[in-house]
Amino acid sequence: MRLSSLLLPTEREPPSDAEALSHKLMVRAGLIRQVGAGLWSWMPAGWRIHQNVVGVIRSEMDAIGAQELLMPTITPAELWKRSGRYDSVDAELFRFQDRKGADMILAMSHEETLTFHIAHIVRSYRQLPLQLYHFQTKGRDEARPRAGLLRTREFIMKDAYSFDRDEAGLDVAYEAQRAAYHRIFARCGLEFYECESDVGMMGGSGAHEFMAPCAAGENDVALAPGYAANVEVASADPQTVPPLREDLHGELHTPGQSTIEALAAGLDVSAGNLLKAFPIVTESRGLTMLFLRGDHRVNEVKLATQLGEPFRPATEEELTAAGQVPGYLGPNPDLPSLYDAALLPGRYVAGGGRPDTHVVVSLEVGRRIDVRTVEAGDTIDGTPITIEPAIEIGNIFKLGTRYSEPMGANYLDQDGKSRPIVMGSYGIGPARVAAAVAEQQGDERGISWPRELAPWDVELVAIGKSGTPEREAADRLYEQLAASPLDVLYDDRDAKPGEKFADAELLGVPLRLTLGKRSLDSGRVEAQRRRGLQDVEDGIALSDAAAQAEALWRELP
RNA sequence: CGGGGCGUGGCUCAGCCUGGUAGAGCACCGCGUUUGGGACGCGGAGGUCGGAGGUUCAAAUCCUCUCGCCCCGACCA
Repeated sequence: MRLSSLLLPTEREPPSDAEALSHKLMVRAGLIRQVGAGLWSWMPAGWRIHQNVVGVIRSEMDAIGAQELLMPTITPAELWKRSGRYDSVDAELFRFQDRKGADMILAMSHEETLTFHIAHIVRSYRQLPLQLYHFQTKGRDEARPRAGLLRTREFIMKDAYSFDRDEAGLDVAYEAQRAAYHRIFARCGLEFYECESDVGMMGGSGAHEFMAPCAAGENDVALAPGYAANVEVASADPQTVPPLREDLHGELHTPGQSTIEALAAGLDVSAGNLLKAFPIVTESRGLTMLFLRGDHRVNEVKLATQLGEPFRPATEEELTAAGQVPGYLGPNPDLPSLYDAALLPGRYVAGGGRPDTHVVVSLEVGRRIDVRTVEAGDTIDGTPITIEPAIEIGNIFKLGTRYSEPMGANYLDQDGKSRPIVMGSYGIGPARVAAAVAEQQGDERGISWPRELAPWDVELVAIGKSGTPEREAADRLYEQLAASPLDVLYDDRDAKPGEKFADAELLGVPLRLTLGKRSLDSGRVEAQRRRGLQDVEDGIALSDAAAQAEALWRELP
């Protein structure tokens, strides 16, 4: 490809509204252009990268026996009404009506559609197991699109679905996908973590997210050797606090000290010596008191999981009606109480149930639930954890019979008995993969694509204007490279060398060859690896440049 | 949905407070000189100042409404 005829709209400056590195660089490199909030077009070079990610995923999906198909984005709402998601998903679902007034949606994933087909097609255990996948545009009316490609309202997703006779079959499919994901992200040159993730209110017996650490990531991941978990579900041992001052006993007069900060300061104790009350209301339990160590925060995802039902914070009115005093809440025999696992037996200051009063209480050993948010410095097996921002690039999820039951996807087993198919689902966003690479491999000059994803294998930069011997030599070298197994981009523009180098570094093709008068005179071609802007000493011989470039390329990341 | 910010030529921005009929740099077109890290000279093209309404002799500038985009938070099958 000759750069002079390529639509590669590079920019010297990033768009004024860009903050994330990948957003700035991908726009500057001419890979993507914005259409609207969370809506992006791929320019030709960018689309080649996207297609390369797709190619990596496709090859690994095919390698584990998954079969590619294609289902439509526009979906009759009827299917989603059957699964219950038409009502449960709410505002994030794009909804519209066709000309006949029938309710339609833009699918945000395809569990319903594929399960609907499988329900019609699969009758017997002999037809199972199956794994199917597609690449398709997904619509999600995100409340807040952000950071270029990291959170968009329309994006292509690879989603795969497994269909098995039983849980044991699901485990096999899940493991195959899990292993394929490791190969995919490794081939894409990403640093990533497989993290335990929330299985949500849908139940399901397991879920993992694949997280690529980067500054613009919108999830937090807790990390320790051998451990990686989304902070939403992470568990760790709390940092210790010194015991409560010996001289504090019984009732304490604490006027106006209705917050943890004020109370800790007023009593001159650590926030960890306090008992923090978090009153909640749930459907089945009503008003319930949850207690945590004063310096800890509730993790709402973990709490909902522990409760097994949704909850909301209690209102002041509800507390008052129950005879409680907001700001001075403490253990109370009249209300059901829950205690966080970080509350070791010992003495704590708790609300006294009356205004301006706290009491010292002794917590005994008792039932605990783990519902607090972990913090950097907490430990796992004695090792402190760190918390890093990361972007979710893929997930795998054991669905069980969540969709097969409502969609009527059953099969007859060997005994002629009807059973629901056991399912899993497995998603990857290629655009996020590309953006995560840009985040991790971007520098102030541009992006450094790994071989597997790069839009071209090698970029040839010609120095010197057309008609000169060095340009004619570059033209000939381009022809040789074009005939080689390498995909070559030829910067044949009549531009200053500095502009060509700057554009090459922005675009991030892994190997750059430079041919000008200087190199022509010495019979060499300069070669530079984009990763680390590392020059190949003395370049390569012009007479054998195509073969040597290929050899160099094979050793690149 | 709450809070904050921004819409002026393709891009990045100034001008707005204090109203007087639109500017810079880069990019673009022509000619010439240049050619190993984003050149220079001369000439040129390009903007209903997001939109609507209002105030005024006069609105990019003041007022009202509205649309769009970004950031923080909430939300995120």
